[in-house]
Amino acid sequence: MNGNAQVSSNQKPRRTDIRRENERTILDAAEKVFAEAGYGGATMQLIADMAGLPKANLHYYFPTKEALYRQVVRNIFEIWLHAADTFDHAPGPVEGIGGYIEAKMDISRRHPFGSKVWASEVMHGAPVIQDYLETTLQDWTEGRMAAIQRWIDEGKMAPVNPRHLLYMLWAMTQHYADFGHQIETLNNGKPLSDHQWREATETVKTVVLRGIGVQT
Amino acid sequence: MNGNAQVSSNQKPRRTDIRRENERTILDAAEKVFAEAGYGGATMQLIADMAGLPKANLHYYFPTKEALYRQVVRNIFEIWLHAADTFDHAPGPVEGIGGYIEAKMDISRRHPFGSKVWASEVMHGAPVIQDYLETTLQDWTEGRMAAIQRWIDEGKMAPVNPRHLLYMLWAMTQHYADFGHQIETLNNGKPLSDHQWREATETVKTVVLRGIGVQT
DNA sequence: CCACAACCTGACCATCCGGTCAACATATTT
DNA sequence: AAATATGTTGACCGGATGGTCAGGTTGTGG
Repeated sequence: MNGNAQVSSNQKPRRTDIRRENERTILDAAEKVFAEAGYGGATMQLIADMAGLPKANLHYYFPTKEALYRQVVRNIFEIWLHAADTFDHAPGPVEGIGGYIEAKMDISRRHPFGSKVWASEVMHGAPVIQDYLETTLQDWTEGRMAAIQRWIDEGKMAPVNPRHLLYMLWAMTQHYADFGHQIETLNNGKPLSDHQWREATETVKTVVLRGIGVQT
Repeated sequence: MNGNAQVSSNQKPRRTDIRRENERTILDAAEKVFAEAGYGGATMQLIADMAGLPKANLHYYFPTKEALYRQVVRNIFEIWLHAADTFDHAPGPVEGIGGYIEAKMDISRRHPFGSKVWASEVMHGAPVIQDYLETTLQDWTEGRMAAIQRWIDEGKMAPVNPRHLLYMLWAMTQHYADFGHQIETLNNGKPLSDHQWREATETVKTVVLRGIGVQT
């Protein structure tokens, strides 16, 4: 909550460190504010307060509000893509899809703000990352679809439309971040406990894996 | 796209009709603008232009931007709740849950803007409809959970955490509205065809129903 | 220790936005 | 047809917001 992101006791803050740390502080604050207020509702003043820096300082590191927002979205996209690593070197759907669900549920828990910013961006027509959707995401999607199709052809899972299966996985896992407030409200206003997160992950995994004809 | 919502050829527009029609025109325009720009990004001028009315006229029917937004969210919530009708008078999960999926997929297709407004509202902490979440939605959720639990107890479906199953259903069905832009982009920029919508619905139904141990 | 570059920030500005209002138009009632 | 209620709208206002800038501070290389 405090903007002071000083990495413990440093007598002399190096020049490069200053830049890196301040950019990080600002980006973290921006991610939170953009997630909670939306792009239009977020103000540079709010982000500055959250970061514990004067507003003018933000404009020193990021020329415009849009540039700052762009960087936030880019960062999230990176995290997003890496969650697929489990998909690739998996022998079958149990490890591949099961692992993917675990990884994405974990991201939903650890990066709820990022997930919301991404959701907002897409819901508003992806004005900033449209090109990424058309290139990187499209390629990524086709790669995973091919992997799923391969498992189907090898008889390792039931024949299910790979594209819509992917959409289902995205939907279910990200839901726990994007609609976290609703879930928390329905949990008597308390955040999900460790146990409840496991329960959620297990339920998703169980239903999906059984749904694609793997494991009972 | 045109704000003229006149219901065909009327010689004399009745007073009551005028009010009703204008409110409808404004609410439709507002729903779209709020969905596409978010609450903070939406401006009364944008909504006015979309509705084809001068801005001051909006304030004649709705005192403030927030009041207008509130009404939009309320309307969506109503539609939302009615989708559960299929749930109630169903003999088992195949009809109950299968029908619910179909109903919600249909809503996602017919009311994509409303779904996005709802998603935005919840993502931003539900500042406007928090009380609804705590009362109406909580009651609704517990009712459906009980129904699911009954089916489990009667051996009509596999034992699955009813709460998380509900969340999964919400997530998957609403995803097709909220992330419609992403899905459209991954469909070569074209909206899903009738056939593709059926395919999506069938895939969700198949995986879920098989996932809860019903039907092959 | 000096000069330069990087960093910091209070004060300021142009623009935009939600909301108001007075004057006017149209329909309904008496 | 006069009086009244309802609907319409251009012009205006106060406040907030993104962004600028001049002048200052702090670290760094020579």
